[in-house]
Amino acid sequence: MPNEPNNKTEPSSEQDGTFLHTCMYFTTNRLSRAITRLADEAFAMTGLAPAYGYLVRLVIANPGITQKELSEKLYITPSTLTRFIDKLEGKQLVERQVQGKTVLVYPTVKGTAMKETLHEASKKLKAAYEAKLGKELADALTRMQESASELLEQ
Amino acid sequence: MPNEPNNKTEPSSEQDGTFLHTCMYFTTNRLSRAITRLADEAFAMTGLAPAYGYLVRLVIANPGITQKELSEKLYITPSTLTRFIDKLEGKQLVERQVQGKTVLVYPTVKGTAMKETLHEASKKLKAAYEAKLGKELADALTRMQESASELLEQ
DNA sequence: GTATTTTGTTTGTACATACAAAACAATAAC
DNA sequence: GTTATTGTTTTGTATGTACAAACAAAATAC
Repeated sequence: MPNEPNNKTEPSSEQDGTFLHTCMYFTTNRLSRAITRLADEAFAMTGLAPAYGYLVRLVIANPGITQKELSEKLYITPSTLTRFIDKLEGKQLVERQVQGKTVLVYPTVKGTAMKETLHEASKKLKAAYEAKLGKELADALTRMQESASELLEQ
Repeated sequence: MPNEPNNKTEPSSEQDGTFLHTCMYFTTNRLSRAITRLADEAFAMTGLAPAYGYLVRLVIANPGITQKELSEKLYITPSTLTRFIDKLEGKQLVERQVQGKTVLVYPTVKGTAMKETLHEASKKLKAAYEAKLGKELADALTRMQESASELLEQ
């Protein structure tokens, strides 16, 4: 039976955890933790977590955008978005305007004032990971992840 | 000034959120949410979340492994691992044996009995994402994520 | 051989995130 | 016009995850 591991001196895939490294669920989440660390650093100057930063950018560029649209663009659930907007409203960076059954989100003056800073933090983040990965790998990986997300979300 | 967008009819990258799709932080987390959904489904039959399933597999293959080693193999922080082991101990799938300042983790009989089921859930997960992505994309992506993680963790 | 530093684990706290159910508003059916 | 249906948001609850601080044991320095 050639499938049986019979050499006790070399560790099996189970022992050394090799099986983890060929599992996309595992590698994706590992990478997610790593890049989130980097992103948190890059966005520290804004006083916002990266996810909030991108949300504010979307609101600045689309004043009056609905929560539904925001959750679609960000690929997060509506309930998560509600909490995000709650927090940003608390920081007076955006404000809600109820319009029937939908909610329109507008940037405040204070929110709009962050536009440049947010842009810079994003550039800083990109520079940081490109410095470590190289532009080629970073771009290829980003594009592949985009395609894979589309396919998995079906 | 050719950089100024002067055509109001076509939306800018800021408006449509294109800038998100070229940011690795964003695409990684989007993919993470998508594949986590898939993994939760595949592991439903085990009664465990995928992360716990992999942890139990490591413990079964390495009885007496320390928490430190586990957290290194899984790339999660020690504090997170403590909570994971707490929960698995509660379910009587693993048990701790304190050895000085380190903690050795052993599978219980009940834990060992899950070996096959866990293996099958992992295979089911892989089959699920390969069905949607194709084996080529899945493998290429997994390998790239692995390399990128290594580079970012420096 | 005590004092200091290092290492491994746990606890407190906080946050992103999801799902399910509820609340609410608008529209359609009759 | 009331009732049923549909669409959007919010709330309750749960989970994974981290960081910082606390703690305990071991190792090292003197």
